[in-house]
Amino acid sequence: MKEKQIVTPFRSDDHQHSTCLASILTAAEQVCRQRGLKLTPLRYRVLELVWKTHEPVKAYDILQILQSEKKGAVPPTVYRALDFLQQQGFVHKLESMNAYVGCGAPGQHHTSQFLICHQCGVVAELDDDDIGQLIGSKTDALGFKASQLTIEIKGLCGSCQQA
Amino acid sequence: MKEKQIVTPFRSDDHQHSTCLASILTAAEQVCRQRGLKLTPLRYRVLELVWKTHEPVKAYDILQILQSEKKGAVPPTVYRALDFLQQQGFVHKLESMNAYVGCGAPGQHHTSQFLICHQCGVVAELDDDDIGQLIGSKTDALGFKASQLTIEIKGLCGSCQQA
DNA sequence: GCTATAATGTTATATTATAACATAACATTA
DNA sequence: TAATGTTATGTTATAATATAACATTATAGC
Repeated sequence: MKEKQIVTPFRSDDHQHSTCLASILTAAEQVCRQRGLKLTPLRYRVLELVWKTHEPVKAYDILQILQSEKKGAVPPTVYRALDFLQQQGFVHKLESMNAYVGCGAPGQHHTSQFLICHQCGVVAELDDDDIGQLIGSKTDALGFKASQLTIEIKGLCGSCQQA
Repeated sequence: MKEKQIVTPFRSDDHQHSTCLASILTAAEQVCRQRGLKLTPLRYRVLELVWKTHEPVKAYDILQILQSEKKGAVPPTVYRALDFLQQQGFVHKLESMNAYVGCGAPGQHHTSQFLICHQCGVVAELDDDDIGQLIGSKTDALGFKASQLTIEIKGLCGSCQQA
């Protein structure tokens, strides 16, 4: 059984984001139910905000929105929610940008490689076994026991090359 | 002509760091001479400090040392020197740690993969063509034109697994 | 209801990084 | 060698990112 290699693709022109978002949120709710965890209104709202687009979102941008919606939001409010969402595999942090993106396979354990278009800002997420395995074999050969991978690739997506 | 795949290895027990450091500094001086750039005392000192060990160094740790050596150092002092050193390929930034490591092939153009031991903190730098090419072929297949790679792998180095 | 735990609220501060403008050092050449 | 342009550094201030520590509230299980 082969895993799907593209977790979150670059979107086609006819991408229906409301549908996309709805199915992600439903999936996250389901995972939480299964795990006996609480996807509280706050966590749910932060997940929605991260998934507002397919572009990375900054913690303080989320904070600003939360503050505009309801008094009392402060940095820990956001970072705790993000921590929870990351732990459950609902969002990923892009280390090279200090920003967060939604995960296209919420809750499923996988490694990720991110393609980040520096023109339009859109992020695609891969879970490519070949890359994972090659890195595994290379690190093994050096006697290194890898436990956490950060792979972030910046460049130009297809649409932006044409434009 | 095959490139050397291991730019900076995990050190053996008999690693002579003063020799290692000296040859790196000499190489950097040479590269600057060739390029008509100035490896000023400040830049040289920052490069030395980054290379004090094979572990990542924080900008503000460098700042503290500079301040203890001579009044007047402030954040821009350090960040400008680091920017120069990065541009010339003398140091790399580890995005996942907000920290800096010396480059084992100063000034030579290459892509890097970093292995970071979370036990001892030591960083090894690879320039593995296979990894680079695999990622290239994968991104090409998606119509993505990659221009900048961030590959940082955390885990346990050989020595730390034995201990 | 009581209690343990998890979640959120609250205040303060730590850490990382840059903007913007001023001065100094240095090289080129008029 | 004085004038000029350029690069590097000094200086002040602040922006951006993130966490510590402790208080309170909500919730679930008993």
